[in-house]
Amino acid sequence: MANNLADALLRKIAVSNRLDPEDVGALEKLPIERRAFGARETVVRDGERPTQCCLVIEGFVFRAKTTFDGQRQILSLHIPGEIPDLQSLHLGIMDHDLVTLTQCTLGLVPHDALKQVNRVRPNVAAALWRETLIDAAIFREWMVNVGRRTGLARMAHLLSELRRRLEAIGRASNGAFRLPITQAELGDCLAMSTVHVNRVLQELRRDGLIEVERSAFQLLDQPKLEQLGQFDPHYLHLSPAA
Amino acid sequence: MANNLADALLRKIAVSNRLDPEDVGALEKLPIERRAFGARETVVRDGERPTQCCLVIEGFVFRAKTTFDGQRQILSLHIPGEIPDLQSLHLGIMDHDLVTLTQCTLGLVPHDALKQVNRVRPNVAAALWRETLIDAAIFREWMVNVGRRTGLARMAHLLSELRRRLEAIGRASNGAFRLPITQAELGDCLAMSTVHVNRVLQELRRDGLIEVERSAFQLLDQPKLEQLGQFDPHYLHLSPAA
DNA sequence: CGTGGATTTGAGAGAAATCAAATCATGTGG
DNA sequence: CCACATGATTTGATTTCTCTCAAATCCACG
Repeated sequence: MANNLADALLRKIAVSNRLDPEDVGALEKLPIERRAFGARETVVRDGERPTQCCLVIEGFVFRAKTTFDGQRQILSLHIPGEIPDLQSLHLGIMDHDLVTLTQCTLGLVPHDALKQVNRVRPNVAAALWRETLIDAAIFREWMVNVGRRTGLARMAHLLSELRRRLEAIGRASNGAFRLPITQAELGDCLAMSTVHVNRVLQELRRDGLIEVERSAFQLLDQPKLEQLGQFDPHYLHLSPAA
Repeated sequence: MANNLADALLRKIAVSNRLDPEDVGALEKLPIERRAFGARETVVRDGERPTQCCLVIEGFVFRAKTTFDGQRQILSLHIPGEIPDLQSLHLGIMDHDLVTLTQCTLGLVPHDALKQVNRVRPNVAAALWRETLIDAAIFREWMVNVGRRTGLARMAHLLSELRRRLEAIGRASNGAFRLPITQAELGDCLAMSTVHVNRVLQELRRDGLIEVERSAFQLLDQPKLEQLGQFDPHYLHLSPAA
């Protein structure tokens, strides 16, 4: 089953979970509707009650909240294989937006089908539950990032995290990865202004820690960058044994 | 079964979930070991691999991360009926500390027992999963709070949230609730200095929005306070219908 | 080759941190 | 029952990081 729509999902889940062949089979049989999206399209909106979940097959998406006075906080960035709105399976109402960062191929999976798989295959349910718990673990780390680190450390931390997560699914190597994101959007991830993002990136470049060529990020000195960002990957729970 | 150790849990879960009598029965039969803790005791430490979860029966606990340079970010406050480390059921390794805020009665529930209940009663599994998803929803809102609001709004938001959550379990009425927390701890929740917490509280008092008498909080003008904090409770997912 | 978004630069303003010290409780032991 | 120690709150003064405002490049694309 080389080109199943669930392939990205299976690869991603395999990073943090052990699944039986039967579990894999059940996931491969999920009814997934492929849908193409342009960049910066809102997929699901705050306040809506979705009846399906969105699997990222290709591209990047993010979740965000907008305050009454129009400020935006990006809550998470999502890479292929993730289901950014998996929480809608049990929460019903969205408390934030789901937006494409880039052109995307998303896979729409009906809640009913997911609930059915969860009932029949408890291992799958546990794995999906675990994915939402890792999601929450990343929220916690981002809260620390936004609340307790300087602009420079915040950026170093974010880049270190992305490198690790992208490496785990084979989309980064030697500290190089492609991520089409603007400085304004980085600012919304890190709760800082575009101007400050720009200056922080310049400083990281000046110090020989990174290179950025449009959407091509290159982390030059991983140890130093991770140290600067106080980055400890154990919150990512990347190993299934954990 | 008037005084079961699971009572607080059942009451809390009933706020956001519908359970069958059989589900309730299964939860009541959980083996729960009662343990008393003093204030500011670390219950579970970052990096540990717990084999049980902690149910808050009485008192308050919080979760926190400490950065390499010793700064602390409180990630969440927990009230009776909650299981603050429920994520350990599927994540294995702790990525933060669990600490008592006040004297506490906690109920220790073995992972095995919880996993068994989850297998036998899918409704219970769904409810517990949902609890961890609400936990994550609160993280998201706190991220916005810390990242995007002024000190005054941050404090107003936190107090508004606490009022709602405590009301839901019958521990706040007319905006009054007891919460023994220092200004330094409030600062760690809101990512601001103790000095600033003090000044913000003074401003809220001066404006007639709150009164604080030691650990007794009294919110005087709920609508104004919620407006100031840009507080919209839908992220709390308090109604089961959601 | 113009156009609009993204990036970069400069200067000034502001929210909150830090530093330092005083005051206020609370609880303890003599 | 009071002196004293300890922790929490409060106040004042200064510093700093980051934002805001404004304008200049830069760049991809039609």
